[in-house]
Order: sequence, then structure tokens, then C-alpha cells
Amino acid sequence: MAKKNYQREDVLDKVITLFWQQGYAASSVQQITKATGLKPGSIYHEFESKEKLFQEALARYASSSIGSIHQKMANTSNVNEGIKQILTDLIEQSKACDYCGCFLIKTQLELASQGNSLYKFASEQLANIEKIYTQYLSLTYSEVQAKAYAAQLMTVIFGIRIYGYQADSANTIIQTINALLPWLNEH
Amino acid sequence: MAKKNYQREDVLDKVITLFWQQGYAASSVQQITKATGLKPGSIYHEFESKEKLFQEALARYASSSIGSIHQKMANTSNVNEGIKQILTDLIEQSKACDYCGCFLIKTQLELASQGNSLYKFASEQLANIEKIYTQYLSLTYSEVQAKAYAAQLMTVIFGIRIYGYQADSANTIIQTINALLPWLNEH
DNA sequence: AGCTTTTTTGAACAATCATTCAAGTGGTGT
DNA sequence: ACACCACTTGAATGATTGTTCAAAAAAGCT
Repeated sequence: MAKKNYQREDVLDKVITLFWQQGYAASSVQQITKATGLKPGSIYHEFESKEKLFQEALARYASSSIGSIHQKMANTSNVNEGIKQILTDLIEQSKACDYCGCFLIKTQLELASQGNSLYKFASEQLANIEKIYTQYLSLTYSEVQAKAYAAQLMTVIFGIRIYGYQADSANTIIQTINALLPWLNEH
Repeated sequence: MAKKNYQREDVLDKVITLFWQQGYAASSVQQITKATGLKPGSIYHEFESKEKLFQEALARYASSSIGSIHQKMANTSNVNEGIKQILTDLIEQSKACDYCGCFLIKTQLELASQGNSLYKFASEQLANIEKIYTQYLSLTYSEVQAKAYAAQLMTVIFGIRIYGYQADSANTIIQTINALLPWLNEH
């Protein structure tokens, strides 16, 4: 077979799972070939290097995450309700036994010390997500207030993503969020 | 020289820096020998394996962190003031150009997927820290309230630890904390 | 059919990985 | 002075790392 027997996006999705769970350094090319079904040669033919592959997987994850935010916002009656829905879904995710937090956060932590460009990318994407929340909150609140609320929201989301690793944390987290972000229940 | 020309704790301190910055997988034995000045043979003579060495380094970091909490609490007039001091110090740390967050959190994220025992240890230590905060808060508040506040505090601390990676985040974080944890300014 | 192009294959690459070990070194106790 | 012990040394271990490449295989084009 000389024609591609795979699709770039399918490969990326499988590779996202691997990198997301194990991180960059702990994911070997051997594991990548097993997870995707592609031989090393094909991997390097399609994606220049392990780093480039990771970069692309991370970018796909980021754009999917951002898309998911917009979608959830569109499906709810108002901004605060949308944010509450997003937070609820985050908590739901943390119940899974194979919970592995947020790919962007993990990448940021793993690769920060190396001054790696992947770190910068992850960091920028997280900053971008904050900006998106700021824009949505600007629909209801003043610009200053929206910025402040978005920063609070990001801090709490970061907190949840780490707290979620604790056993049986879901119930506690819900109450914690309500206490930390009382303005979410306005209206 | 046939007598030890190093001290266990000095080696651990140097190794903590390395593992803390780079994580477990990305830190090679070669780097460990360079950072400590010990040859591979000595490392394995003193510490059974890379994993055992990491374990011990992480334990030392954890007990040092906990000690630091108690110390700061002892040096301030009341519990809330102590917590504010701890948070202020966290923010100060995040200004450093080689900021690398919290070793326990990083370990938890890196090693969670492997069901590694190091992950459990890190997770337990973080839970332990929450318990410590709960005890301190119980001096001022009811047991229920103290538990709730401690959970909020941990969530915010986790949030700060991640948010701290964003460029120039220190000023924003201070305002965010004041908004998220208004009860810190009681009295 | 024949030529070109694209993709797959799987072995092979040098480098690095964590770990081991026999030999060397020097202080301690007798 | 001698044996013993604790520790250091540095080379060597086999396994695994990320990456390359020549050869094969299949489709498109003329």
C-alpha cells in the first residue's frame, strides 16, 4: 500500500492521549508506534520529529479545548451559567480513574525549566483562554470587573485541575467553588 | 579517600533542585553525578536506585515545606496573618526567572498515570498539608468552617502555583487572592 | 506498459539510559 | 605492620533512546 492508510487527525488524537497521560519525556517513540500503529519511518515521514509531533498534538488539544468552551457557552442561557457548566464538567472529569488533568498545564510544568518553545506555546494558550473568559464576562460586567473575575476563574480552574488528583475530591470541590466564586450565582 | 567525602543531606539538597526543575524522567543519572559531584558507583552505594533517590529527595522537600509552614505560623501574630504571609511568599517565589512551582505538585502530575508509588506519596503529602491548615484554622473557626476554608486555601494555593508560570502574574495574583479569600482579612 | 511519486517497512544507527562491579584507596582497629 | 572495612572510581553492562535510510510496494500519470 503506497497510499496513506491513516489520517493525520486520527494519529494526533491517539498521540494526544499518550502524551497527555505520560508527558513528553516519558513517552517513547516505541510507545508512539504502538499507540498509532504506524512504524517509526512513517511517523518521521509525516511528522518531522517527536518534538514537532508533540507540538502539533498539543495545538490540537488546545484548539479543541477552546472550541469546547465556546460550545458550552453557546448552549447555556447566560455567561455565568455557561461557566458553571464548564466547572461542573471539569469536576466530572476528575472522577475518572485515569484522570490526568489538563494537557496544557502538564506541559507547562514539565517543560518550563528547559526554556522549551513548547512551554511558551502552552503558556500562551492558557493566557489565551483567560482572555476568552474575559471577553465573555465583559458581556455582563465592566471591563475591569471582567478581567478580575477571569483571573479568579483561571486560578480556581488551575486549583481544581490539581485538587482533582486527590481521592474523592469531587464533593468538596463543588462547595469550594461556590465559596470562592459567589458571583457565579448572581441572577 | 576511603571515607565519605559528602553528606547525605547535602547530596539530597542538590538533587532536589535537579528533580524539582526537570522532573523525574528528564533527570538522568549523568546529570545527577554532575550536580552532586558523586560518581555513579557512589550514588548507587548510598541510594539504592534513581527511584529511591528521588523518593528520598521528595520526602526531604515535603518535610522541609511543612516545617516552613509551621515556622511562618509561629512567627506571626495570628493564623490568618500567617497564611497571608505564606501566600505572599509563594507569590514572591513566582517572580524568579527559574521559578519551578511546587515539587510535590509537579511529581503528582508527572507520575500519576503510572500508578507509581511516588505519586501516592506526593498526593498524601499534599493532603497532609491541607490537614495542617485545617488544624491551624480550627483555632479560630469551627471545625466545619475550618475544613471548608482549608479546602479553599489549598485550591487557591494550587491555582497560584500554576498561575505563577504566567509572565508578570504577581500583581494580578495578589488582587485575585484578596477577592477569592476575603475571610483572610477578618480582624 | 513504463516512469514517477508517495508511502511503508523494518533494520540499523549512534547516543544515551540506569545500573553493576572489580579494582583501587585510605582510614581504623589490633 | 597488618588485616579489615567503607567508600570511591571509572569502565563496562545490556537495554532503550530518537532518528535515518535504502529498499519495497502501490497508486497516478503519460
